[in-house]
Amino acid sequence: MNAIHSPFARKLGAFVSLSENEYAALDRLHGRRKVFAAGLDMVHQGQTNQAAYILASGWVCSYKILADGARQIVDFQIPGDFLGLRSVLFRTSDHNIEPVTKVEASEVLASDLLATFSETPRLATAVLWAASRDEAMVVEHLVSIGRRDAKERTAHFLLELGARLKLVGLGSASGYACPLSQYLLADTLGLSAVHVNRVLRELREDGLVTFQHGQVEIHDLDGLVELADFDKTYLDHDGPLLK
Amino acid sequence: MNAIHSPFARKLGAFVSLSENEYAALDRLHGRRKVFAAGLDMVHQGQTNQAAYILASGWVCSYKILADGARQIVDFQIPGDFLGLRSVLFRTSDHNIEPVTKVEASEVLASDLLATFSETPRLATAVLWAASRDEAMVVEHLVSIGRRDAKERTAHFLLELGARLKLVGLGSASGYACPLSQYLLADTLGLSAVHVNRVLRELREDGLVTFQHGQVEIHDLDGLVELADFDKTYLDHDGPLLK
DNA sequence: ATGGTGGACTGAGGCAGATCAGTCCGACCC
DNA sequence: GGGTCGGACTGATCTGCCTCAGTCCACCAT
Repeated sequence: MNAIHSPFARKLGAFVSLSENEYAALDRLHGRRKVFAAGLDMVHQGQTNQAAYILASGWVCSYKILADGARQIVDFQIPGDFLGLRSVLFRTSDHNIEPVTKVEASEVLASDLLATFSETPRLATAVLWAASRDEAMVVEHLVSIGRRDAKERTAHFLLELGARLKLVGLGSASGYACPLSQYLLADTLGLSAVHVNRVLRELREDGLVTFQHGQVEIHDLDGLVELADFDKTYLDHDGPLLK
Repeated sequence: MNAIHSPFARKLGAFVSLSENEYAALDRLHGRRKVFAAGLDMVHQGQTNQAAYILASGWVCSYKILADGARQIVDFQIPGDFLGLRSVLFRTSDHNIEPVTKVEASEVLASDLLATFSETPRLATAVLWAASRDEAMVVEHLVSIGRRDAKERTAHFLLELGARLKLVGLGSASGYACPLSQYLLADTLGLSAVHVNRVLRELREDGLVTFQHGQVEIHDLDGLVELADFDKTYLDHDGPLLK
């Protein structure tokens, strides 16, 4: 295993020990590099025969829109994340994917993905693991919205983002750059933008975190962790499970 | 493909066309048949080296408990469902699994599962697909709790359950047997039990559904679908994607 | 300079759903 | 026949968060 592989390959390698051959197959998966402008959907609900993407830079969000226009953001993807897996496995996409910032991503064609699984089967297990980790995040998000109040929920979200960014080298325990508006936060947390604003002020006044000018600064990590009942084990892994 | 295979094998076969050899591998996966009494955890948060199960009969629920004792139910599993996949892929379980009724299930050992993936690799892709379908349900659940009000959310949940049960032959368009108490419903929907009771009464008074004495009767399917903005495509599949 | 736009921020008032504190009924157990 | 227990159900009150209706400021286009 050497350093020339993509962040995505490194992530999978953390779960399933990969051979040079398998690393090569992963790197071949990266198809045409595409650039997307912020705000223009990459994948649209109901669209068929969609490609998947591996994110190289920028942030995107996956969301659903209800008939009355309400939006629920399900997750954000950051560099190194795989996106649109479900749009490929089911033939039609059940959600929208929109860049939050300008984004660079490699396209992965459905046919290439399925061919890779049959040629290098351990990669199918590795992607299964990655998908399970994503599911664990969605589950934690569900628990937040269902049973944490607005303040706890916001704290939990900021902690989770921080932990994820740290794993890919884009942040530290004390803070990170975050391009999300309070409107995006609101649609993520199931709150109104007005209330998000008040909650962020409270967290600031409590000396826990500040989120201003696109920068999250964590001032009291322990306090936040306790408030949010945050347990980061669902984001971690303790070395390859499959040798 | 013949009729002797388990419901689980049939479910996977709907996505990936399986050979007799692959069906046989799936059937071998079913290990020791176990029986669990209602209310006694099958898998506990933080437990390691857990087995997974394939549900033969009965209902179970997966949930998380927060530090303050609040519970959020993430999903119910019904016969034919695979449960505890994440407990196996991560070595430690991030959630609890509890039988709602008396349950019969076949144990699947982590080592058998991983061995099956390497011997019959198409099954890894098939399980990946099943896991993605589960994720799609969790996502829909998240959207419900985040952006639907109590009545819409309850209606959506009852419709989803009905659609799932119908797929495994345990219900019809007009109703189904449902062993869930209003407390379980409350912890699923992110509501209080008191409010669930009132919402169920409203749905009854509107002539949409009744849920009484363990039986859900759907009186106005179209009305419910419209109220809940229910789109069942995320539960469906239109024949094998992988030939 | 001037107007337009998007995001952060605020106060006032309203409401959906929580909480508290019960009643009632059927199942099960001495 | 009384005791207990779990689940459905109810009324009264409280509150977290929403909605409405703004202001202010930075940035951009004309």
